[in-house]
Amino acid sequence: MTQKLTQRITINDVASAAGVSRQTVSRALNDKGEIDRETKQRVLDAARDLGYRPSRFARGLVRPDTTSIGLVIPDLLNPFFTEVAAAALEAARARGWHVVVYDTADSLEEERGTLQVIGTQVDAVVGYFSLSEAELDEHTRGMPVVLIGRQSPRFSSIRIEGAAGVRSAVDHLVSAGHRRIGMLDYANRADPSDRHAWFCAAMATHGLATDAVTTAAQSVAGGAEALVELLDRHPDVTAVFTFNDIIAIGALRTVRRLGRELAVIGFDGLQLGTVVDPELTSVALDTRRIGALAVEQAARLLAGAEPLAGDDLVVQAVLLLRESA
Amino acid sequence: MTQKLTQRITINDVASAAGVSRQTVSRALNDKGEIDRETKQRVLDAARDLGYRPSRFARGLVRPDTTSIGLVIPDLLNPFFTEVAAAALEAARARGWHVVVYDTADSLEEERGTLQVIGTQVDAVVGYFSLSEAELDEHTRGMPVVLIGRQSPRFSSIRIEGAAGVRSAVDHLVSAGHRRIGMLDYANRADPSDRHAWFCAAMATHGLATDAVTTAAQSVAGGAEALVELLDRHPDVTAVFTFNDIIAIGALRTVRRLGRELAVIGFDGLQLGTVVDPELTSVALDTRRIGALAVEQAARLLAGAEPLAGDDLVVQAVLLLRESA
DNA sequence: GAGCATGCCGTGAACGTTCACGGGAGCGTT
DNA sequence: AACGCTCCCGTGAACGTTCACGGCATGCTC
Repeated sequence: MTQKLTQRITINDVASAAGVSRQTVSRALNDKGEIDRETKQRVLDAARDLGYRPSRFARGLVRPDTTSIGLVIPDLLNPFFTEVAAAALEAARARGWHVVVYDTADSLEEERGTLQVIGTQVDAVVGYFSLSEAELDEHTRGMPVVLIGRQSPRFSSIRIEGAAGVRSAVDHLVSAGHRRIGMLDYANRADPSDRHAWFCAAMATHGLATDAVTTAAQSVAGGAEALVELLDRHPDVTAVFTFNDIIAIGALRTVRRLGRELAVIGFDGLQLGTVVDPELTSVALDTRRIGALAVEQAARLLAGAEPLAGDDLVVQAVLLLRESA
Repeated sequence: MTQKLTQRITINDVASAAGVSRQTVSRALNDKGEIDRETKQRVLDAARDLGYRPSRFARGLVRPDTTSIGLVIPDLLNPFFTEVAAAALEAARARGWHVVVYDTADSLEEERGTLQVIGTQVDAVVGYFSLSEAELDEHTRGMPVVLIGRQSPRFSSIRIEGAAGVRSAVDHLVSAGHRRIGMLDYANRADPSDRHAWFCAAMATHGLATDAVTTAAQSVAGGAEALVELLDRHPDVTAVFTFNDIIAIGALRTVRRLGRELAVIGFDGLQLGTVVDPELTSVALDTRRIGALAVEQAARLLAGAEPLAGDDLVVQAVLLLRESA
C-alpha cells in the first residue's frame, strides 16, 4: 500500500503502525535503552516499511545541538577560493559544524539572492562579499558575519597583509640583479589593487621605477596576453610580479613560447604553482590559516566570547621560493 | 542590560519588549501587511536591540519550503572533485536548494562520521562513498542517495563510461604512428582500474601489446616518477595514456626534463589541463553533466517522481584534443 | 503476602514559529 | 442610529520531535 506522497510521514504514523507510542518509536530509532529487543525490531521494520524520515526541524527545535555556517565564495573553480573553502571545511569539521556552501559566481545579483535565503538556514556566515555594508547589514540582521580580505568597521574581517611579503619578493629580484621589474595587475574596479600599492612601495625602497605595469584579465590567457603587451612596451623588463598565480602562469607560458629569460613571481602561493614547469615562485598566503581564522572568529562570535581583533586577524603573505625566480 | 547568553531570545521576548503580540512581530519581520508603519518600526528596533534571530528550526517546522542536500566529496582540493562540486552547486542553486558540503579526506573513518550526522541535516545525499552498501544503507535509512562513479543495486548511481573515449584516444595515437603505447595506472585497491581495462580493450582492437603499464601515485610527483620508471623498463614507448590528468601532468614534466618526444593523453579533461604547456590532451568527462545529473536524480527521488535509469544516468567520456598528443 | 526493585511503556509538556480566525476601533454611508 | 468596511492587532492551534515524569507488570526478597 503506497503512502500519499505529499503528506509527511511522522513519528505517529510509525507508532500506530507498530502499535506503540511516539516515545517508544523515538527510543527505538535513537538507540536509547528501556525498550524490548523485539519491540525495537518491530518499530524499526515499521519505520523502514513506511519510509519514515525524522524531521530535522522538529528535532533541531527541541534539541538545538548542531550549528551550521554558511560559506560564501565568489567562484569555487578559482583555485585560490578552492583552497580557502577546503580549509574552512576542515576547520568547521573539527568543530562538528556543518557548512552550507554558496558560489555566488562573481555576481552581485547572486550575492543578493544568497543573502536573502542564507539568514534562515545558518547560524553564521563566513566568506567573500562585494555588497555594500548597508545591504549586508540589512539581510544578516545581527547574525555573526566574518568577511575575508575586506576591511569593515561593521563586521569582523580577516585582513590580508602583503606589504612585507611583496617587499621580500622585490628584494629577492633585486639581489638577483634585476632592475627593470614590471607588474601584471588586475583591477576589477577603476582603482589599482592593494598588491599594486605594495609593489610600488617595495620598488620605492630600492629607488626603482614602477612604470612597467599592465592590467591583465584573471585567467591564464589573460596573463599570457598581458605579458606580451608589457614586453612590447617595455622590452628591457627582466622580471615581473603578478597580481596572482593564475596570471603568473599565463605569463610563464608566454616567456617560454617567446624563448625569453624572465623571472616571474606570482601572488597567492597556490598548490597549482607546483604543477607548472618551472614551478612558480610566489608571495604566498596561508589559505589554511585564512579558513581556520574565519571559522575561529565565527565560533567566538557565536559563543559570545571575546572575538579576535587586531593582529590576530591578519594573515601575512610570505615569499615562497620555487623555481621561476 | 545584557541578555543572558545561554538563553535563546525568542519572538515572545521581542513581542513583550515592543509591547505587542507574537503575530505582530512576525508581521513586522516578514514584511507582511496589516501592520502600522510606526508599530513595525518599533518592533524592528526592539528586535535589533535584543539581537533577535528567528529559529530556523521553528520556521522550517511550520513552513517546510526549503530543501537541502548533502554533497560528499573525498577531497575538494583534487581538481576533478572541485569541478564536480562546483557543478553540483550550480545545479542545486538553480533549484533553490542549499548544499551542505562534506570533505571526507579520502578516509573511511571520516565517511562514517559524516554519515552519522548527515541524516539529521539534509533531505538527500549525493556524492562519493567508499563504504559498503550495508553500512551506507544503515545510516541513510531510506533517504535518497545518489552515488557517483560507483555501481550499486541498492542506490541510484551515475555511471562513468569510458570505453569509447579511451578507444578514440588509442585510435588517435595509432593513426599518428604510435605502436608502443604505455599506461600509467592508479590502483587504490589491489585490482587495476576500469580505465586500465578500457585501455587494454582499445589496444586489443589494434592488436597491440599492453605490457608497458606502471602504477603511479595520484599526484604530479607520482606521475613524474612513474614515467621515469616506465621509460626505464620500456624505452621504446612513444606514447602514454594515464589514469588521470594529474598523473599526466607529472608525466609531461618528466618528458620535458628528459628532453624526450612523447605523446601524453590524460583522463578527466580538467580545466587544469589548459594551464600546463603543452596543453593536455585528455579523455574528458563532462563534470558539469555529472553534477547536474546527480542533482536531477536526487530531485526525482525526493519528489517521488520516476527516477532516471539506464543510459540516462551514464556519462560518456570523449577524447578532447589539445596539444600533448 | 507485603514490600521493593527492575524492565518496559505511555502521556503531557515544551521547543519557537506561522497560519487561520476572530475582534475591536474608527470612519463613512444610508 | 444601525450597518458595513477598512485597518490593526491578538489568540488558539498546529508543525514533529524529545524530555521529564508517571505507571503497570513481573519477579525477587524477607
